Amino acid sequence: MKYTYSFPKADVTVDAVVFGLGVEGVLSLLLVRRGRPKEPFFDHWALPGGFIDMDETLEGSLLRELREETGLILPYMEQLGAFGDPGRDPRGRVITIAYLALVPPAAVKGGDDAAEARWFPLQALPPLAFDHAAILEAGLARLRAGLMVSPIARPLLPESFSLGDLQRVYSAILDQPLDKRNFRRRINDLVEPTGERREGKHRPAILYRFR
Amino acid sequence: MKYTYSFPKADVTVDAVVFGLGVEGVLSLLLVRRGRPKEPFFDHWALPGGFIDMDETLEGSLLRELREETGLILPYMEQLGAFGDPGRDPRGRVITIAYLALVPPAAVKGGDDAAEARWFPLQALPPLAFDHAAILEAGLARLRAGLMVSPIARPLLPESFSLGDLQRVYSAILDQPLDKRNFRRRINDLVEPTGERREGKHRPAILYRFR
DNA sequence: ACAAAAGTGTTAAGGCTACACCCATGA
DNA sequence: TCATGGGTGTAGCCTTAACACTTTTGT
Repeated sequence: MKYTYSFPKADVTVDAVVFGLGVEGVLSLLLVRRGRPKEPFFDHWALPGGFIDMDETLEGSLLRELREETGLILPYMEQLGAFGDPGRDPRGRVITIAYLALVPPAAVKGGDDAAEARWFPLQALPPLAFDHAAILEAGLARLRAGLMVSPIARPLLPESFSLGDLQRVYSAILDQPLDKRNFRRRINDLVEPTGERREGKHRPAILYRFR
Repeated sequence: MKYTYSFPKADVTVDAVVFGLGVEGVLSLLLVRRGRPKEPFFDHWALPGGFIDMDETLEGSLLRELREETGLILPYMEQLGAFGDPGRDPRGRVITIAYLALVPPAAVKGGDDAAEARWFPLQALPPLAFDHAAILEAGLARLRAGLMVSPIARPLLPESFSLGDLQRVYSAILDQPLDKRNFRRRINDLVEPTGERREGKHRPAILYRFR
């Protein structure tokens, strides 16, 4: 089947900045290796994503692409915006709609088997293909901006967690130390106790969930 | 010239929520009338915009479309995001990248001659084509969110203005009354006096500009 | 008993809101 | 002198940031 138009058309893709918490709670980014020798950035790492289908929503396209490329199901996504400079893709005009997506720890553990998709700690990223570094910046900024004002971290965390866990996550994402007492006051409105406690080596922690 | 692809491609457009201040400082939206009888929403009003060219940035496309459709030059624009639900355009898959744009009062006065482009007070809008009402909402929300924290209103206003002028503008945009003294304190960091005063019927007002 | 993480209060400073009166000018 | 919009200060409240010690548990 051929499709013929009287004007050239741009390609439209969706790409996602997918964050997850890996071992030790390090903030990690999901990347896919570009495996087609003839294509630009062969063997480089890139944000997962791909071309949209004609009858899908943008979000639907992203869900499908991530399932195909990485096996992941995205429980949360929000649009970051469109990146469309001519020249951002050497193959021609490709406009991408970028998303921020967050997945729970279980998804990060499971995703490690595919050789084409890997989690990288944010502090140890390989060079990224295309303008994906700029998209990543936008995603990280969005995540940081939402942390203290909305329960955006919910999809990153397990169902229940201690406030110590939560502070470590926030601290890692913001890349700065946080005062324990002030932190607990600030996120107080975002969480509620589950009634459970976590037994461990030391004093048991009260467990919380996002409201 | 024909362009043939092995997959169907979406069209990409840019659209702008263009705000300006009309007579009496009413917040107004620039709309264009859809004039092609065979096209959807014929005779309806729509956000200005159009198809991108292959070698332009998205912002460049928007500037060109607005020049062509309305004669306006946009001194300020920021991206709102992509709107791409299948079905948002009856003709087929059309993904639009929406922008918020702001123009100075002089542009609002001048733009009134073209029958195809008109300024409408925000309180008296006609029904909008496509999903443009949703895009408008996003634009208005963005403008409101920026008012108190950034000098985003700068491109809406003339070079210099009194604090009374400014308060009326803010009050119109936020659609709520503002306390005079608190308002002046809050925007104090965003403006600086020009050294001029405006003579008028009453006590002359000190004139300010955005920093 | 000790090591390790959990949990908790207070103070000072700055920002926000509500509120009412005097000022400068032209007519 | 009056009408009109321009201009100003303060008190109460809330939020934020800085800061150190006690508690609970397992070993």
